[in-house]
Amino acid sequence: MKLTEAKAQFIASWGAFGSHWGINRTMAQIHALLMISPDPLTQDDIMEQLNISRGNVNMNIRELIDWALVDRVIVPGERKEYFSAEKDIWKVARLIVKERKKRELDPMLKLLDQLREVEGDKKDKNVKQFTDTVNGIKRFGEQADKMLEVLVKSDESWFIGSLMKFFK
Amino acid sequence: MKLTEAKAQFIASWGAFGSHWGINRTMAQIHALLMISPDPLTQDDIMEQLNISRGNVNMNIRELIDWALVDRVIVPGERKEYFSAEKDIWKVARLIVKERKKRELDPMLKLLDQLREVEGDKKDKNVKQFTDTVNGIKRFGEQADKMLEVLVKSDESWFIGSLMKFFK
DNA sequence: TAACTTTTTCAATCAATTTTGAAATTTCAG
DNA sequence: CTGAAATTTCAAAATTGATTGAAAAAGTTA
Repeated sequence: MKLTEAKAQFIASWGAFGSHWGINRTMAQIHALLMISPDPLTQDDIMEQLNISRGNVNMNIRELIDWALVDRVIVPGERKEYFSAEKDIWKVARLIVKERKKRELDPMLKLLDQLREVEGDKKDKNVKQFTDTVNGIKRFGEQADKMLEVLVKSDESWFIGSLMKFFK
Repeated sequence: MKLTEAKAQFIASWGAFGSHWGINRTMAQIHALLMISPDPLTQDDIMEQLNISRGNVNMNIRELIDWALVDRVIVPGERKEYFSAEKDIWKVARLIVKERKKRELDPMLKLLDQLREVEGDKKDKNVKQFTDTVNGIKRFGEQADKMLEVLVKSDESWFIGSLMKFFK
């Protein structure tokens, strides 16, 4: 397979993959393009290579910078801004987990806490099933939260090393 | 908080939460409703409680059954079909991981395998960055795959127990 | 400061996904 | 069988989310 074709495939799949994981298609494609580019790119490079508009590139680049997946790079003597992606996939995973935990898991756990205090007769099976379900999810969520926290804070070698042993 | 209000909030949030996790909003809401219902419900019950059309309920219920998150229940002496959700949240998590691993991770790993064999000069920095990136993601994906496999196969007590110890 | 380049914004448009609802099909009791 | 009840299908409509592009703002140089 030729590099050009391989690149196109990689970018397309990373985009599709990302869109299942809470990252929008274009944002993931830009990230993919930057991950396989040895040098930083400008907005115009990205527009051209992905065939998307300037506004689109700009918004999604900003979002990627928010997630800390992409950095602005200053190239001395150049007027334009350049961008480069975090290429260490473990770091990428940690950044994504960190961001999604903050945006989704934490608010959900907070809500579940409130919902546990529903008023009503404990003997009513509707109340019972509701609180049982909410409590179950809360406990599960707390476990997940703890694990993810460790993952986010870990460095690869330690994490992989320990886990490899753990899972035999 | 009243039960009615709490239910509405739970269903709405579970729907929003699910939509970030590859499960469509309505599908997640139906699942939420069934999780907090002590008894199985009919399509009409679901239509009424969530204010959605018959066709919508039907399609999403079928999808939930595909995922094994919901079962058809036969109520003796009743013509209508009843549905009930898996309520053990650990089992729910395992079913979701299993399905998404099959649908997303496995195909991605297969693609990455192909992309590793891109032809071209290893000295070309474009080729080098491409293969380095693809290889990195492949190795990471393989690790993730192994872990998830263990998770999918595990039973809760063992998994939680071991992990609790592991993460102190 | 003025002239020019680059970045950002956002209303309008476009695309993709979801939802509806009525018709077709299936199921089943009598 | 028959006919009413229940389920399924799917084209069209509605909704939601993504993208464009031109205008405004910000930044740079001389």
